[in-house]
Amino acid sequence: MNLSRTAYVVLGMLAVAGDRSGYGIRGAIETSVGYFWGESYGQIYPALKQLSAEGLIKAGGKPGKQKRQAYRITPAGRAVLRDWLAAPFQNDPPRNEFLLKLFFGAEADPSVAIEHIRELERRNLQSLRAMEEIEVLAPKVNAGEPGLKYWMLTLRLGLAMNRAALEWGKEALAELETDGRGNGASGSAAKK
Amino acid sequence: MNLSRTAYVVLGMLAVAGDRSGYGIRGAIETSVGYFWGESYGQIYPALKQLSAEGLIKAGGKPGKQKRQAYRITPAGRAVLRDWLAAPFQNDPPRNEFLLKLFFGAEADPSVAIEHIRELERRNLQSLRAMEEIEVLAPKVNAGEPGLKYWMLTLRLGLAMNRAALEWGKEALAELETDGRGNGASGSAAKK
DNA sequence: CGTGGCATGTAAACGGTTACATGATTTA
DNA sequence: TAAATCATGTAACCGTTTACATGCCACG
Repeated sequence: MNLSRTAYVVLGMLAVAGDRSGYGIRGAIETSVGYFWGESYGQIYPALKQLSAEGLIKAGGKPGKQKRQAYRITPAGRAVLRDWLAAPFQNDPPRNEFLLKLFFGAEADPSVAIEHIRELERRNLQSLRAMEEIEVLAPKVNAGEPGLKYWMLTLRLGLAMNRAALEWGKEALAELETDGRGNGASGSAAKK
Repeated sequence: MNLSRTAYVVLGMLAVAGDRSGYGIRGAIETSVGYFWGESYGQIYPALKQLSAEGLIKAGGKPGKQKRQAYRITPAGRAVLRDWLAAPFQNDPPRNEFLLKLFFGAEADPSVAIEHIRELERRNLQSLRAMEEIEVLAPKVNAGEPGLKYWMLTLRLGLAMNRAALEWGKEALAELETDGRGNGASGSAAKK
């Protein structure tokens, strides 16, 4: 009867965001924890089934009906969620393809690394804008929510990391671009 | 004939770190890109086999011998590596269990979130120390290496992220701890 | 010579994404 | 009522970790 992490996320979402269907849970995940956690339907629906079987959530409303079957967390579910929250968190395996390609940068033309960094800056800037918007909206939309304090904390870590990465990118570009002027070093001719 | 990302990492390591065995490749990955990429033997050995079959690397030395069979990247292998480096990098799916638990913080006793943040600070401080050591050692050990410039760039992004996270942690703790003095809000009694 | 660690490899299990199938509801 | 979209679900596939099996070598 081991629960997957997906199951815990589902449990958590039902706890903090109220009764929802599988579809609704997916949406809630994307718009709230989306920048540090993801789940697909292929995970969520089986998890709902299991949680139901364990009595940690229960389906509400019209049973025979095929339409937005909403689930509610049970007291037993809340207890299981609390236990999981108190357990030590695990460091997820690091996987950053950008850094990997940058690390091997000397194997390609210098322009390759530069372009990757520019692309990273673009993506970071975009998600920074999105987070900044949420930063001003969330307190208004969720005024009074007991979870707000924690939601803002996660958001602020995201903002801090994003800004740090953006800052790094500026310096990195400056370094690589001035390098390029002096010499065309360490490159290899394009082949394609 | 599609190559997995593992295969590219192997290729890259053979390119920048010289001839190595599967065991040696694993070690090189851990000590160089370990903080943003990981591979297990269960991935590496099959990848070596495939790369060999494709002619992108070739086994050197005593063939029948069962001992540290080292591989070398071929010119074809370098070409494939270059092409991969030039292709757009993908954003890896985000998975941060710490942030997830923090997000659900209101469902548990306030001390839970505080303890998690303290633990995060500990881990971050430790990896910061390690990176700072590498920062001073790497230029001496790898003087003259064409890749050094890029290695230092990845390292500096790691340092920047780490410091930003550490800074965030201090503020987050200050916020949560002063909160705790005023009221024991939003908690739920321990049950276990 | 035997024990422990180095090194290679494989099989099973797991977690996760993707693609597909299908029904229900909305809208034009 | 046709088309588009919402919603649920399943099966196949892929990447990855884990556990296990095994042989080689160095050292006592």
